[in-house]
Amino acid sequence: MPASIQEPVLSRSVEDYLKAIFRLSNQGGFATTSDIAALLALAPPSVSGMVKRLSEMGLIEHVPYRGVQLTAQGRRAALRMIRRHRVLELYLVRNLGYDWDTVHNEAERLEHAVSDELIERMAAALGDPHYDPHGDPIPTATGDIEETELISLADAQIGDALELRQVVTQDPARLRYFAEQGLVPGVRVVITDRQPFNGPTTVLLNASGTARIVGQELAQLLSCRLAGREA
Amino acid sequence: MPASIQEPVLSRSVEDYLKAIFRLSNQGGFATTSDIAALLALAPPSVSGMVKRLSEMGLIEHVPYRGVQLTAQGRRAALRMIRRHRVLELYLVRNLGYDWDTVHNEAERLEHAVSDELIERMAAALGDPHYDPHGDPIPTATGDIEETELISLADAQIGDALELRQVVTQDPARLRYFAEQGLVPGVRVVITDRQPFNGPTTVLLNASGTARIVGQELAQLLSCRLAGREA
DNA sequence: AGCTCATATTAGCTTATACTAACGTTACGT
DNA sequence: ACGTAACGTTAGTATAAGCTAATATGAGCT
Repeated sequence: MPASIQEPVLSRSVEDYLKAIFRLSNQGGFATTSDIAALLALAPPSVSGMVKRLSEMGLIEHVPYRGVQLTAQGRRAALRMIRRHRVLELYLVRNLGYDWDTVHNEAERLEHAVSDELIERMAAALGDPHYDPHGDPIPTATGDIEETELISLADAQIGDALELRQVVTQDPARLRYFAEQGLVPGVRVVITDRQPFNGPTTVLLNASGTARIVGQELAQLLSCRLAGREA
Repeated sequence: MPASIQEPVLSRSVEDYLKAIFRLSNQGGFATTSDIAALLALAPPSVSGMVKRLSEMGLIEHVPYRGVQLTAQGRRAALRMIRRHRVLELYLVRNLGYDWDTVHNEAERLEHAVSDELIERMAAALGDPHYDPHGDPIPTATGDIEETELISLADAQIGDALELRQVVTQDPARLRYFAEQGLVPGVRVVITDRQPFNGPTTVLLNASGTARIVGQELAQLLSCRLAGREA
């Protein structure tokens, strides 16, 4: 039996930093000190201090005055946290009656406390799911994550046929509104109209045939797979 | 609507101290510094320091060189943690396939991270249970806890009819052994024999009519309700 | 090219919680 | 009744992680 590599135990703070850096440097770029500080609601000097520690721990690469990137080890740790968060969210919604707009905070605290075993038990109880309630892909236990080409509803064109895949906000009010409008992951729509100057987009829900008018701000939060585009 | 009293948020350490003090001073006595230190695996000076802080926070009364007792507020906080722990244990065993011998550590970490809402959702999903998997009573959300007169199997007499109520250990090996022997909460037994000089106790399982021989050390871990005593 | 402003870092402080070593206190046994 | 062993507390230190104030760096505009 190969001794499974025992990653060191990380503090709650460290885990939060790694998640933030993952999000900010997702497209291969650098996460800057001030972006991390803004995302975690911390003062920039606090981030500089932690960056030094994370760097010494081998979890990130730091280019002074440029920013940071995750090492392979840091990326593994970040994806582990994201898996935990998303499995927890789905479990709480499916099995304990949470709403998709209130589940984020609970998962945010639990993700630091649960064991790997509990996460795998929850995942098994859910039938090894691939997406969380907001449509975000759940990394596998081995640290692989699906990367799909998605465009926001705001960037799609009139005539595009789309499958709504991810709702990119944690704001409860906005999430509740989307749910009321039937704009949830999995739904298929066609864009029938858009007003000029960043005006609202009109979509037709394929299932019900009803129309929805979505303002620019909200349309940017809806990530979609392009299923067909008019010639 | 009466503004529900907002208890201050307590740190993980503080929560652990309060639980320990509750356990050690349960019968109305004082919890001593060294007992707390032993239970939490800390050095005694660390406990002295925390005792000062807890005392300033109004969670305990400290009599120097004597020990400490919980205040009403401290007792509320301790019972809240115990409720969390026991609801979690039962939920993990019933709904996520944990065994009663492995569930303690998971609950120990989760109890600090879950919200009151999650605990109440779990409790509701379990049908508002009164006992955890080891038979320990679960405090109510309002902080009441059942107190039953129990005697250990080691203290009962030949001829006593008993209902096994609590298994007072967290040791996985002992718990597994008890489960194998069918010595779990709810089981009814009669003591048929006991060897002298703290020797083993022989009990008859009412349900199956089979006998079990229980050594002194293990018999002390089985808390029972006396259901009948021979004249 | 140089200046300026946004951004990053360093310096120095704070709090919580642990530790070891040194010092007090209590209580029991002779 | 007193001395000693066991127990408790104080003193001083360490680490993690935050903060503000001061300083350094780099990038874009003129």
